[in-house]
Amino acid sequence: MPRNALWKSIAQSLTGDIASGRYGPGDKLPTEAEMAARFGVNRHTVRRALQDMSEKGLVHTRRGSGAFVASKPTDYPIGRRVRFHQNLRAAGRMPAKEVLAVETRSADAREADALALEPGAAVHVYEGLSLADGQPIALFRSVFPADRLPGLPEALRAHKSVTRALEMCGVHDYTRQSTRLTAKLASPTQALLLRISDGAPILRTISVSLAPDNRPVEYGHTWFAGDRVTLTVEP
Amino acid sequence: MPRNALWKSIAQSLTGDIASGRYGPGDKLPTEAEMAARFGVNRHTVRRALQDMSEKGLVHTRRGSGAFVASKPTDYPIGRRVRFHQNLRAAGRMPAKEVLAVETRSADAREADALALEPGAAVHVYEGLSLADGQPIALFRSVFPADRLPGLPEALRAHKSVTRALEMCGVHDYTRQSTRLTAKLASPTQALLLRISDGAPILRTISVSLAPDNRPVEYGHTWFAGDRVTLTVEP
DNA sequence: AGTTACTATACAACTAGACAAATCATTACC
DNA sequence: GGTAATGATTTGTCTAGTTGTATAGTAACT
Repeated sequence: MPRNALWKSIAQSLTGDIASGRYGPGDKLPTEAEMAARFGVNRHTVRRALQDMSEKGLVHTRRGSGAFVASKPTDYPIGRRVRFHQNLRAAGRMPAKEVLAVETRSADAREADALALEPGAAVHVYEGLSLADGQPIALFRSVFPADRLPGLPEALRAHKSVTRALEMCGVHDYTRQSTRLTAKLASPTQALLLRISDGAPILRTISVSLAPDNRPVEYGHTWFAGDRVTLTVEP
Repeated sequence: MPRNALWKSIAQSLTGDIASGRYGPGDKLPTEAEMAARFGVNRHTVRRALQDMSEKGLVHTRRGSGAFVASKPTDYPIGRRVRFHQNLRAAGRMPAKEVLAVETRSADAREADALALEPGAAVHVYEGLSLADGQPIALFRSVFPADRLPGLPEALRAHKSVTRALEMCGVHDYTRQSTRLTAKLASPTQALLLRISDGAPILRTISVSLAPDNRPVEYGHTWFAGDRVTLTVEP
């Protein structure tokens, strides 16, 4: 009975280093070659250990770059009011947003339907990346009706925050009407942006938010890195 | 009881080869398959012979790699001043060091405590293997406060000696404040590095060394191969 | 019949080396 | 100032060889 497997004791040792705080979330581990030398084993044996830890979600490797300690899953509450910055700051983490695109185009069928617009009406589209402590948490795409929010693109470029930008356009509050959830596998592009491995699980939400006058103002898609967040649904 | 057991005569033959100097300490024996062919027996019969020799401490096998001839023990004094090279040269043996890792990371709780640092402060870590006549004697891990010794990693990479490296960083002397001793069993990775069998006894020392200003400069762990060294404690 | 020494085979675990693919840092260039 | 090219580094994958372990079988001796 092989209670002794070299790669297992290596995985155990590395897991201990992470647990004791020697390597914190997001830190880069030494290269496979270095670790192989340190433990006195072949690189493949280290790889076997990393593979195990990767499957358990403890680390995450990127070809050409290295192995990194996975960050602890962030708790992300979903309720009537979803405010990215407030949510994360409440959890004691440093929120940030990276803008990927802000553009205006005509709505497709689903978007028009969700926002109660004529097919082909103009919409503003906001795409970006949400980060916590520098780690990518989620990819999002928000679609807004252009006719009712003329100055939105400029407001978004100025303040990245959706809440702020809407405020500047006269929408002082908004609440979720519906949120739908599905599990997906990351596409190569999504994996790259979220810095997770290709084919890792992703949590996708599709939501519609309403202005105080009960008219839809935002149709949003969000793709969360599955192993970095836990979504909490509040009534 | 057959006094002419096949595996015994094979062990005898191999033992003779070692005694006659045909295979010196550290040399690799032919593969099991080769020897099986040469002696005209099954591989298991050769294995039985090697197993016996391994229990007697004559050889030491490594999976995936081969069987190697073992070597003889060394005496190692421990006092207020512990200087690896001087100790071994005095015993007429050829000292050497193999660097396994030099890295800078954040200290865990014990390391911070021993070096009187804030938890999570940066430390330099030096891991390596001490050899005498090419045979591994001890594994060590030394932890140094990074803020007071900025250039230490480069110095260590240049001259593997701790005494020299500290000197280059302005610490011209250091003495042991404390040394704690325990007996342990070798972990699989330790056994590999020290080239002893898995679960063999190991002598572990934990020490703190002080600079002339009485501040701690080194927090060191050393794991000695139990059957290759005798530690001598001097007042 | 039961034990012992050995054979035969198969597979798991690890080593060794080579090469491909992605990344990163630097340099050169416009 | 950006960007294209380049070279070194690092992870991913593949093939092959070696020791470790397990199971089953055979022959000889008690």
